[in-house]
Amino acid sequence: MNTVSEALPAVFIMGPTASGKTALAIALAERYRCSLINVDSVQVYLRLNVGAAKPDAEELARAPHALLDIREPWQAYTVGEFCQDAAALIRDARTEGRLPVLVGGSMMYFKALQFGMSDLPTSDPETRQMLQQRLEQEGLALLREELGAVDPIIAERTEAGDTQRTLRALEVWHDTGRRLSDWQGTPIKPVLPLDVLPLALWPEPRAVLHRRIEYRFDAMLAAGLVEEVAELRELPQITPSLSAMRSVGYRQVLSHLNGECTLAEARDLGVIATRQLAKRQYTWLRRWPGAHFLNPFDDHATLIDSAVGLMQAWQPSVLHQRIDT
RNA sequence: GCCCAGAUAGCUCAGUCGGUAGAGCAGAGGACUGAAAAUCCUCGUGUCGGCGGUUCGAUUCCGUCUCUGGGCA
Repeated sequence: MNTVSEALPAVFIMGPTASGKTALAIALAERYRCSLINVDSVQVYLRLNVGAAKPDAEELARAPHALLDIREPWQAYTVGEFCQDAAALIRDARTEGRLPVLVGGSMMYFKALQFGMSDLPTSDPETRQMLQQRLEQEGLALLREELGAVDPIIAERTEAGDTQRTLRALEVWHDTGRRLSDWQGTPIKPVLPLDVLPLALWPEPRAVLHRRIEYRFDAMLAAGLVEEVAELRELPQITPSLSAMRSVGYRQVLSHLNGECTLAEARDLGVIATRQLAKRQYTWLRRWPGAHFLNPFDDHATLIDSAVGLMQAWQPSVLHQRIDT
């Protein structure tokens, strides 16, 4: 048996925010025996509901999603954990005779799952906090100098203004005494061999997506986003530096609740941040190896037919998993 | 109706003591190895409101018109 035949099939449904990924995933789950697995770094958090654009109760009743609500907002969740969790779920799906469908917009998660990552040390919250403090006191330039001395390869690879990667590299050095560039030198392999069908939702024209983003943000506000953030803010464990609180929408509303801007300003900034997120996602998708592009603004039935056609061409056996209704 | 201040990039504005102009934001493209909805890099020609005048040369000075604020009636 060669490695290709051992690879487990998995469908990826990728796409920019507000492009209709959930709708397509549910439509597929209603036609085939699927396991839907969430690939969204914010939807993993409990208490982040309205602003995270999680599938609603009715949608979840039609098609359950795994990896939703698995962490408190103050508990970090990382790519590495995602890969482990997703791998386990993909194996489970296999034993249950279901097709794993990974749906979401966290492109780094998809990348790590399909192509793997080096074996890297996980981050220590204390070290990170210490470095954060040093950043505030000493400034980025000084930390960059330090990184240049400690790990010139990483210093060369990252931009001078990139605080996050600078801190990460120093953190790894501090915690392990080994350079991040050494860690990254280890061979990259996926956590499990996959035969991926990469479906990329590519909304066009983009102006229409921008309009949907705006409507959706207003709908979130109407649905109680401000109240949701206000409740989070009351919790003692919640701080603005949590990645959950820095995510699109939450950050801007939190800023408003802290008196830093009006609600109208927070709304506009939230819409802008969402558009910018979508743009970064388009960039990932455009370059995704072997991606099949589908326009979600096409007729719904046409979209599903296209997706199903691609699935049948890829793994004809999905036909056998059809749910007869 | 009169007076004053504006009219410059999609938006907010700076500037040119007369030699055709530049920031922030937006937008676009890109990067992405355990925070990734994060973090970061690159990209700025626009009848300088219209029409006249002065000038070798006007977006800049002058006149006039239009529009927008504000004030006085």
